[in-house]
Formats: sequence, structure tokens, C-alpha cells
Amino acid sequence: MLFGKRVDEDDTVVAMLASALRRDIAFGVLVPDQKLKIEALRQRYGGSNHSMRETLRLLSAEGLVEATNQRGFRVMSATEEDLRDILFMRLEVERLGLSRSLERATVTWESEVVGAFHGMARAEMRVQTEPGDLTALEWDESCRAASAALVMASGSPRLIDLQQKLYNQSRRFRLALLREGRIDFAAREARTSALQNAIMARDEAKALVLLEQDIKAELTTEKTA
Amino acid sequence: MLFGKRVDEDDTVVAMLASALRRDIAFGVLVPDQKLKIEALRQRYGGSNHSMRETLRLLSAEGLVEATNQRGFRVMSATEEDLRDILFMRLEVERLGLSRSLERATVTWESEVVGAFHGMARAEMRVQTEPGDLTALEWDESCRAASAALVMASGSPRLIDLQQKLYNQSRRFRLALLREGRIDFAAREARTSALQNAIMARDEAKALVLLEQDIKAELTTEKTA
DNA sequence: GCAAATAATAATATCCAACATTTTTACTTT
DNA sequence: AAAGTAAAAATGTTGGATATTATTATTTGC
Repeated sequence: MLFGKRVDEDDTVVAMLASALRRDIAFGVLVPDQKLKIEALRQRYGGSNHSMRETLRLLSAEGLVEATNQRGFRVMSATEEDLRDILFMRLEVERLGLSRSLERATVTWESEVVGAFHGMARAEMRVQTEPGDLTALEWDESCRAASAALVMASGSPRLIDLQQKLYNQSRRFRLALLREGRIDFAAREARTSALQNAIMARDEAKALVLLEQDIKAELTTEKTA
Repeated sequence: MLFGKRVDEDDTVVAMLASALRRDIAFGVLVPDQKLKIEALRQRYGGSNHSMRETLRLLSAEGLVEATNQRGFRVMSATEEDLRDILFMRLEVERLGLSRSLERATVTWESEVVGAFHGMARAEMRVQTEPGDLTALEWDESCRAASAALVMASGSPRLIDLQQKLYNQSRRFRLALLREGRIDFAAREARTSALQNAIMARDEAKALVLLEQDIKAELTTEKTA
């Protein structure tokens, strides 16, 4: 296992296994299309055959694992087409969510956005100065939190949940970009701070454009140096 | 169990249980917020404790069942707020899907839409002439198929999947409307045929408006007689 | 030699029974 | 009547066992 520390939120075995598997899928330890044999996974992650099955079914519902009848589970494949689809959905969902959040904006929400964006800026610094799996994880987590903050005030629990699932699906692609040094941090920083300003100014049109740019940046190779 | 006939698609126990539970949730046999005790369910639907747990986890991912740590499962609650959220999401998703389907429209797709709408018209007739659980089920299924047809050509597997899940969540509300005789079939018929015409004419704007009307009709009491 | 049929192997899906832990209920005591 | 405690129920988990199904290897026929 990559990081053994178990989080408090994982108070059930299945939740713990799910966390571990999510992480290893995100980091590519479990590579796309890899067969997930129950026995092998048990040896690696522990848990009983049932807990493991339940976990796989859970992840399958989250779109990280593919389940085929009578033929077990595999890590969801990760083609460019998949990435396109995921980002297309993320774009629509987050735009909609941000738009509605802006309509219903409160001071509390604004604070949370500022907080999340600040955390992201910090993590973004750190992942550059001291690269590694741990900082990468923190970086990605801070990005997730920032994205989540945008749609948090949308008032639609289903939209919020969906945003989360989609982000989780895009994780391995982002982490791959990071690992390959194909992320233009300067451009990201510019975009996110502009986005934050637009949000503070309640400039919806501008905010949506910036959000779009930020999401679409995950598709192309930014640093074409 | 309401309808014992098992469908071929249910080639695994969990899939069969899931079907049965979905149906009973849709029909309100399992009422909102009802506690779903594994043992009780096993007696009613069969299967082992595991299969049942797995099933509940599956349905939980579909938004039909609510899972709380250490406190088991319940039927997802069904407040008016829930309905609003579901329909809000359905509206956005189906509009987006229809819009993209229209962009990429092919003859095959057009045929499928016509077919699905025809099937719906037939079922709509039948549910009026001979009411009952069986015709209600067929009616709802035909409506699902019609909705699905609209987004089918969107080219986004995740959007198609999402539409499906959302429709399934809205099922019990629609069936409740039907049961209470609060559906204006004449208005529905007018809307759907107009929608079909707009689609054939590739009139996106009109089609989207009609789709919106159709979905929003599920929120209000149409027959305020 | 190669394709098709068949046997051997592995893996999946399922079940039963049991245990630990947690939640809920009932009861007692102050 | 409120609070604390004991009893009961339900959940989460595990181990092992067994059909069924898929995969691989082998044999057979051409």
C-alpha cells in the first residue's frame, strides 16, 4: 500500500479498502484495465472476500472500476476519450454549480471559497518545491476541495455529489500530468486567482469562462516546450 | 413481490434482487425512509445476506437507497425538495443530452426516437383504458425509453448513464402522480408529439423548450380540476 | 501443422453459519 | 421524571464451502 495511514472517516472496513483502492487507482499503482482478482487484492489490502467484493461494487458505482457479469472487475480503462467525456461532464456540472452558487452566494460560502483557494495555492507551492507522492496527494486533494467549494452553495445535493464523483474520475489523469511535469503552474496560478477575483466581484460570465479554461487545461499538454 | 417474472437481463442474483427492489421502491411498496433490515429483506426477496448487502450498496449508488455507517440502509427519502432536485438535474442533463444528440443526429437515431415515442403513445393509451400495476409499469418503462432515446446520440456515455439514474430516481414520483390520477394525458400527448416534430425539424430551441415543459409538468399537479 | 472439440484449471458468484461491535430498546435506580 | 445501566437487536465482518462459469491447456481429427 502506498500510504498506510488510515483516516478516521474510514470507520468501516469497506470504506477503508475503498480509500486505499481509490488512491492506488489515482496514482496508477493499479493500472487501467488491470484485472482485479479478489484473492490477489485481499493479500495486498486485507479484508475478507466479501468486503472486497462490496468495495469493488462501490468503486464500480463511482466509475473507477468496471464490473462485468460473471467476469469480475477491472480498473476502469483510461483512454483519451474517457478523459474527454469526464472533462466534458465536469465542465457542464461545475459551470452549472458555480452559476447557481453565485446566485445564492452568501458570506459563508465566499469564505469557504477563499479558504479552499488559499489552501490550493499553498499546496501548489509545496508540490513544486518538494515533489513526491505525498505532496502530490495533498495538491490534488486541495484542488478537489477548491472545485467542490465552487459548487457547494448550489443547493443541489445531487449536483454536489456528481461533481465529486466526476472529479475522482479525473484524478488519475491530473496526477499523470503532474508526474510527467506537464503542468504549467504559472498559468494555473493566474487562472485561479483571476477566477477567485471574478467570483468575489460576482462577475458570473467571467468566472464561467475562467472555469472553462481551467478545466480544459487538463486536456491539453500545457507545457509544449 | 409485486411481479414475479424475472427478466433475462438479471443473470445474477444481485441483479435480480436489485430489479425487484427497484420496482418495489418505485411502486411505493417499500416506502420512503423505511428501514431496510437485511434479514427481513432476505425473507421477502430471497438471497443471502451478502447478496442483499451488495444489492443495497448498488441501489445506494443509484440514489434509491440511503446508506449510513453502522446504521444500515433505508429507502431514500422522497420529499418535495428531493423531487425538485431530481427534476432540476434531469432538466439540465436531458437538455444537454438532447442538444448534443441534435448536433450529431443520424437517421438511425431519428428512427429510434420515433420508435420510442410511438411505444410511449401506445402505452399511454393502454394505461388509460386498462389501469393497473402492470400497465403502469409498461407506461413508465416506455417513458423511460423515450427519455433515454433523446440523449442516446449525445456521444457521452457518462451523460447517458446519469440520465438513466436520474430517471430511476424520479420513477416513484411519476407513478404516484399516475396512481392519484393527477396526470393530464391530453396535455402530455400534445407536448410529446410537438417535441417529436421539433426534433424531426431539427428545431433545437423549440425542442428544448418543450422538453423543459414536459419535465416541469412532473412537479406540479396538472389536473387542478 | 493447424483448427476444433474436450478436459483441466482457475475464478467468480453465491451461500451458510458464526462472531464482534455498535445501536437501539427496556429497565432499574435515584 | 431523568439518568444511567443492562438486555436485546441489528450491523459489519469473517471463514470456509459449493455451484456455476470462464479461461487455459490438452487432445483429437482433418
